[in-house]
Amino acid sequence: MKIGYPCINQTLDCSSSRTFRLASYSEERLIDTVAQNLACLRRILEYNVQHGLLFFRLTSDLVPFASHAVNTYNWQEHFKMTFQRLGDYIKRNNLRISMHPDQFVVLNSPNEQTVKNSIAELVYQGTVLDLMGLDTTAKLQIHGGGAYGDKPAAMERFAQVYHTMLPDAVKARLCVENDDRTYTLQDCLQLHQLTGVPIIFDNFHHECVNNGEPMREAVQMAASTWQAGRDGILMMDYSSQAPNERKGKHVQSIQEQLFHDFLAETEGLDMDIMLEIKDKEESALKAVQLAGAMGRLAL
DNA sequence: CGCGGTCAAGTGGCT
DNA sequence: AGCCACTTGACCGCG
Repeated sequence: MKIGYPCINQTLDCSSSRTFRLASYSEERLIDTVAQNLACLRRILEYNVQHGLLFFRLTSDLVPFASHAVNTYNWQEHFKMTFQRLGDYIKRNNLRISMHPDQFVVLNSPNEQTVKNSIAELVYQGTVLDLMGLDTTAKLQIHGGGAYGDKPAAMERFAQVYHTMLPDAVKARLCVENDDRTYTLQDCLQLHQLTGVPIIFDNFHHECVNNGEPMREAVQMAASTWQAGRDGILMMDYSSQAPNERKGKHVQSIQEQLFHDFLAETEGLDMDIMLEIKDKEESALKAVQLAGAMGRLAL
């Protein structure tokens, strides 16, 4: 089991998500920003290794406007060696890596342009992982997309796009996460049936909407969609409800009792856990402590 | 230099 | 009909 957090480190005084407005786009600005982002990413990865945080989500913003028409610069070539060195560091330290294209990536949209943009974004993020030389256990996680009043048809469209439009390099890394209102674990399992994509499990979303599966069974069902060797072990996002807040809001800081309970419930199952909790590495460090004490981090 | 409005992109639920 | 939330900040113009 590896434990980690997404995108941002609040201890370090740098960001790997620096960007700028479209209106101020220039090649010089792009190169400068990417260089700073990758330098910061290196520092974050080193911090993670030093603190036993072996799972990390790379920000979608490493390369600003990477899938936008305005960006015609060959950043892939320009930063080839930098990406490679980052990848070497990741592999040398046995880190697990994911990326999470944001909500604008919708493979089953009825809008053709939206689908095209979505694929371009997936190609960008896949390219980052490819340039790092990471194997296909490094994943791109997306959601099922919209339902548009006819979920079965929307799922068919997802499969159609998957089979006919996605490059193999993206398919090899793609996985689908249950969301908190539209695509339940069951729906995701359907998408798995249709395409073979592994299901990345989100415990908090599952609590928000489900079909009655107890947590342990839900984890096992999702885990069974990960092909050993090709995909690696199950990845999951972990969070819990912010007390006294709107339903679905993530907590500010890990609730250790709840995390303990979750680990107890999944005793004997192996998975890599991404803590989607606002205070980032601070909670992840507590989670590492707790999981270690419960004997879950061994090998 | 700090603040608030706004930023490439989509969808659905809530008010 | 419009706002908010989503893995979310970060930029930029204004005072």
